[in-house]
Amino acid sequence: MCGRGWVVGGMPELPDVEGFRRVAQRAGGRQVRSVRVCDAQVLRGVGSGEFQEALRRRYFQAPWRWGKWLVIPTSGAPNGGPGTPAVLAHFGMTGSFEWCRHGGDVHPHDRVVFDFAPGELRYHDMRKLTGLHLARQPGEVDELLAELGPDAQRVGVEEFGERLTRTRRGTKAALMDQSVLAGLGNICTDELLWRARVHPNRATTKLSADDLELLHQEMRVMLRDAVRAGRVPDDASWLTGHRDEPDQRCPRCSTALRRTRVGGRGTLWCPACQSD
DNA sequence: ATGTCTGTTTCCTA
DNA sequence: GTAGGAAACAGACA
Repeated sequence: MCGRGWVVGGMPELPDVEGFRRVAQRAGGRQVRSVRVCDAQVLRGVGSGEFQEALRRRYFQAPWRWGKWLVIPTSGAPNGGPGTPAVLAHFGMTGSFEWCRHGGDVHPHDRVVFDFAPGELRYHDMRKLTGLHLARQPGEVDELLAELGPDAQRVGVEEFGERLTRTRRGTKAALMDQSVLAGLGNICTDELLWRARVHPNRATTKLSADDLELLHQEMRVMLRDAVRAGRVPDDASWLTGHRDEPDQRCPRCSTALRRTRVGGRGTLWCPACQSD
């Protein structure tokens, strides 16, 4: 489970972060014995010393997720309820949480290790595009998450439609905007647009009420299935399963898929299924 | 060897 | 308001 030479799984989007939440859950109610900072570069807005001191001897509480962010509150007692300081984790493109036994090999990409009596929780990240934040007061958690829209897994159809059409952009750009909706990344968004048969560049203003309802419904189903798998499945029935194939064909109609760029991101879509 | 590509966030300019 | 680009980062690949 640890010390791997490569990163398993897709880019950390909502389903992956939900998986990391379950990993971090193993430290729930456990006391931090020490914090090892192997690479201080992943600490954001806090230095090594303060980070270590603030968390040492605190008890990790149940982690919760908002979009692609994971929040781990701490308290002064095993079941003291959520409190601060809290750790806020973002996983960028290549981050993960791993639970390891003591004494395992430390991988060069293990950046921060939280030591507990039953094992270690490791923040692992090859590229260091994002990292770990420390919320010293309860208000700081809200501050750090203030710009985020509603979580994609919990948002209702009405708010979903309202927020998406509030902006005049291509649908893909709007879905990926974390301040509109929190949790979808490049892979999930392509998958969703394909399932709902919406062209990535269709203006959100041209989405009908039926389109919005379908997008919301497909988003729920996709996230449910992906969360169950702990990642976006690399399955042939999913568009995502064909991302890296040389001859990319639509799993639904076998049309050759098209690859374009939207907002600087590689975008995969079916010219026959997805209408503008 | 050098350049291109990958996807997330933040910041900048048009 | 929106679009586009760049930087941050490390590695795979041609």
